[in-house]
Amino acid sequence: MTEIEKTLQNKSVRPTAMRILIYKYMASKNTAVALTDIENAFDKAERTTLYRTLKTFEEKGLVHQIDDGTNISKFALCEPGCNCEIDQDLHLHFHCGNCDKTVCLTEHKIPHINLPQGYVAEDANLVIKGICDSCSQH
Amino acid sequence: MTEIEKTLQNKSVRPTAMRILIYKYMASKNTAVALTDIENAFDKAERTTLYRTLKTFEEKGLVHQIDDGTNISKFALCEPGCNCEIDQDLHLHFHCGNCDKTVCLTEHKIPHINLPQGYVAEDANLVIKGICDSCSQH
DNA sequence: AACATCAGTGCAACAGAAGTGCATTTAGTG
DNA sequence: CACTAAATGCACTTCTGTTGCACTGATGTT
Repeated sequence: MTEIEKTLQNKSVRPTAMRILIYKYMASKNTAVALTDIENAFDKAERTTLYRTLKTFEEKGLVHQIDDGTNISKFALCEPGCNCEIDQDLHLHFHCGNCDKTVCLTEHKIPHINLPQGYVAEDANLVIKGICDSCSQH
Repeated sequence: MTEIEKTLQNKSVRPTAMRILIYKYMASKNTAVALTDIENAFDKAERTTLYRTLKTFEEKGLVHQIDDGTNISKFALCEPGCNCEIDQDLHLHFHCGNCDKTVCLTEHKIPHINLPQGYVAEDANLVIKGICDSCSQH
């Protein structure tokens, strides 16, 4: 049994062939991926399967969904200690306007915000847009 | 000439009947509105006209676009002193998971973030999700 | 006033992402 | 092996966003 299979099982996700492939693919990228990205990477894959796989991964805490302002949902693997489902580990994301890639800046947490009376915060999403390190070097 | 007509002209937007109606509608709401919201409010309106009107408003700095994580673009009128087009006045937004409304918290600015080397920030988007004041009272 | 010009509007159609329903296959369990 | 439940594949729908083209109405000029 591989590392990936163990990881999936730890989160109560049955390690099917497709799921392992998808997980591997996401692990190989250091950026967040959209459904369409995966679809193009494996041209034999069904969109529905990918869609539901990502949903499952998200429910089980294997990946987190990222909304980077492009109106296209992206996903990134959770770090080993990530507890995004219980409202901790709210790191921020960076979206590069040049290469259109979105990365997790897991070291950078979202600062605490004092909301007006009556407002109850449950989740937060902070996206910085600009030019990423690879693009700014050229 | 009404206040609204003056406001539009100040921003070099010709105050047509439709535009005045749309502006009035947005001013009457204290929440951000989606294209579909306006479409439903005036059932004689064309989606394209609304779409392009909002685009124009945004270009001219009358409204700012908000991405609240629902993957539906929303818009809100800029405050009198708002300079969102030149990357200031980056206030945060609150999205209520109960009533699905999104409001500007113009008093709350996005804190400065120190990015890793090589990353250049140009814009930022911070959305807090939770329960809004009206919903939390019940 | 007649005319030319251009912004604004209406209509139709398209693209892409998200989501659903159902049939079929695959995997785990007794 | 037989049974059950989960996973997958296929077809289809819905919704938002977007563009192209034709038309209209306002603006400015002679």
